[in-house]
Amino acid sequence: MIRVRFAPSPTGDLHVGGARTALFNWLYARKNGGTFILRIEDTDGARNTDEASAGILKGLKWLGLDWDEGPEKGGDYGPYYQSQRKDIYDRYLAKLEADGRTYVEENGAVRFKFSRTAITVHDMVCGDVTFAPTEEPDMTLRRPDGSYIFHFVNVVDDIEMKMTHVFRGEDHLSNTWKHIDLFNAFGATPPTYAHIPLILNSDSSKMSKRDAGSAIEGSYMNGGFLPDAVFNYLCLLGWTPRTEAEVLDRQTLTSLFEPSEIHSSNARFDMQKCSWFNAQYLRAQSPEDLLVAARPFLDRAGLVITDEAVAAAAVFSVKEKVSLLTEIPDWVHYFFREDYPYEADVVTKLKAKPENPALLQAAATAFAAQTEWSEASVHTAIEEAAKGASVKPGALMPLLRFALSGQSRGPGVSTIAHLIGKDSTLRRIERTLALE
RNA sequence: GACCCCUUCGUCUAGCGGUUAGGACACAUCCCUUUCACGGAUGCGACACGAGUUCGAUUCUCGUAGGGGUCGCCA
Repeated sequence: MIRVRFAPSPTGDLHVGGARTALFNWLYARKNGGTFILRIEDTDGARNTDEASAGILKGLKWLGLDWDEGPEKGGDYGPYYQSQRKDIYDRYLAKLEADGRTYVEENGAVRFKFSRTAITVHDMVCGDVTFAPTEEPDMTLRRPDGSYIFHFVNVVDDIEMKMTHVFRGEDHLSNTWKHIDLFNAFGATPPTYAHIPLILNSDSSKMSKRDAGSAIEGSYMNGGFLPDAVFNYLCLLGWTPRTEAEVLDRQTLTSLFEPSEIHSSNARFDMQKCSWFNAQYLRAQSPEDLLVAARPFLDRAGLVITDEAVAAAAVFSVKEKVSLLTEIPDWVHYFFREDYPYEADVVTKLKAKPENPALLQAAATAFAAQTEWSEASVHTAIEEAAKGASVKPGALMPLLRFALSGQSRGPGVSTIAHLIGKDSTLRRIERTLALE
């Protein structure tokens, strides 16, 4: 039975690097029918653990990385907060003391006597990496105040929670020999490791909390991304599935996942490509799903939805014009109100030709005569109006678009007119003709 | 400083001794088109360097350079 875990320290917001580490663990568990455990490493935390870990949980849930054991879920190997496992650590430390593998400093800190033998890490990504007998000072396991150090609790919990595999960032590779030394001291078998490449900024500097794209909630949830798109992009940062396609759903990604194919070189984060993935997923949404996804952003822009169906159709009509949900309000605001602003340069164009008002008026007359109001009938009316005025429909379209939306770009004119309705269409033309 | 990992277009990457070095993002041009987009087509653009091994190296070995990481009573 495969057991993997994601063991973040609670920082408040899930970091992309952490998210992808969680992702690979999750993928491996799901592919093999294993168990994915979430363990919060809050040994340091005298500071509001629940608050801080809530951000991590939120990010994981958003990405759809559900855990089988852990906070809010329970399990047979809990508690899953390290701050609540002190007795277990005390017990393990006692074993080491009994074996003479520790000694106490003058101030009370407890150190582990390294075996000082060559230690080889068998890694699914990096292969066998051998570390020569160390010359580093012995490692501290417990601070004078009785709290424990990461390396110790990490190993103890991996033993206690029966972890079989560990996917973690490559920044841990250099310390893995210490962990193995500890496993050996406990007479336990180390898990199989897979040290995954780091995610770097576009300038190849280390990505920190402040950098664009680093925080799941701050950059993606609030940035207008769809979870599936981020999931997909993150998978491909450091791993290439054996398929031609890049846009792949969770199920496909899961079935294709192969740890030995994870790259061993770091990858730079590319927001443009991540956005491109988002655009792909946006376009695949149904009108209803798209509205659900876009709703928070419409709300934030102060747009009031009175008709769900129209709102869904409106949002759907601009789906291939944007790559982020955050861009949607700017493209659809006029569907939800009639006091929309007019783009300045288009006002100029409208006034440039003296015949424009007459053309708009002709269209209004044609619209008014319609008894039926569909995209097709709107289109027919426009063609008739154009014909009557001896111009091409193409000459009328930009004027109408501007009148109905105040913008020079957007969905098809008949789509707009149809969605806002006949009455509103006529009012909007009137309002535009009254512009001075 | 010591140790560890890494090195193909600007970016993500395919390649696993013999290829016109392929794809995706981005960029450029064209087509489509009532706008903006989408879509389609084309183009631009890379094997870090130096030695080996070999009939032949992007591919294997070593070295150099560069990048990243680790050496905490942080995680």
